Amino acid sequence: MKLTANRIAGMIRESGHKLTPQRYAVLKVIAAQRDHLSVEEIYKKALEQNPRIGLVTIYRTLELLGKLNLVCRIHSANGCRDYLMMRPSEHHHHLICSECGRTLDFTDCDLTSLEKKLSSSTGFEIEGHLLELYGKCDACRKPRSN
Amino acid sequence: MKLTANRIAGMIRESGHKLTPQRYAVLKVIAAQRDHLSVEEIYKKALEQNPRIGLVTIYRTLELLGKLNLVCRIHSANGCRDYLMMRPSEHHHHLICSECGRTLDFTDCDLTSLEKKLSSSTGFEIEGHLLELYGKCDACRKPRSN
DNA sequence: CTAGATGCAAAAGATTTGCAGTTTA
DNA sequence: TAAACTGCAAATCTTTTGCATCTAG
Repeated sequence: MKLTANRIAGMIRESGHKLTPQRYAVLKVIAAQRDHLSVEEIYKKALEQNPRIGLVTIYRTLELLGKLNLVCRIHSANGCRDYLMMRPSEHHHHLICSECGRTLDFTDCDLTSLEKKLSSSTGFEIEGHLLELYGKCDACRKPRSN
Repeated sequence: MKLTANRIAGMIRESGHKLTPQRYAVLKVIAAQRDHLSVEEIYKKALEQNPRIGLVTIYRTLELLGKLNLVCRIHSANGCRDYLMMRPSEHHHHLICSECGRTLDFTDCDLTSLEKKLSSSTGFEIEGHLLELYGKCDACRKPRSN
């Protein structure tokens, strides 16, 4: 299921927080975007929606959305400081196009046999994992005609 | 195989770079440490080895070691800004204790069936992945007697 | 009406850069 | 000796904080 700005707005209210025009602007930006965005990019797009929004509010809104598990960071070899995107479900991973940055989610990861093997060889009790795959997406694989 | 400071020193020379006392101090610090370190921690420990080293040199040395694939960042839910550690082989992953921060490497990951499945369902041509596991290490699982 | 949100400006960190002096190979 | 390296100070960037004001519910 796709999370729309309105749906998220409802979740914010339910969680006991206020829905301000600034927050709604940020929601619209993130919900409209399939791919990841940096804080700065979110700020610029939110400004178009609402010229009276400050960068600080972007940070605070992202922090709130993070707590509500509605947003998350994207990790990659290049960096991990500022990219974020909507999270459609609790446990999921990313498939990131190294060419254009397009990002898909997937939830379907079975690491139990690997985890079991490592657990017995190292004595670790494994609790979770972070998995991100890189590659070229459909569109970027096809040669362009320019 | 464990990378010693001397071995790394040789690799730096081979790559056409100079081996300065400052660089050697950083190497000793990182090679001596099993676990990850922040830039600041590396700086403090390197200062003990060589009081005439600057923080800037730490950054520059880490950049060089990164290019030579001798050092890499550790990603985790908490953050990924500054942790680094020696990389014993080209392709590997981390197993991180969420309690004490101890980090183990492992190379043994078979994601081919997952990758094949995703590849056909999304059209991505998958090139690589980032995988980090979290858990409690052996020592931290045992109750302490304090 | 009031707890929670906002914007601004300033503070706090993290990382990079310019540059003159130093050092390794 | 020359190219590479270093430290310092200053510049940049990113993120956080203090505070007076505003507003959603």
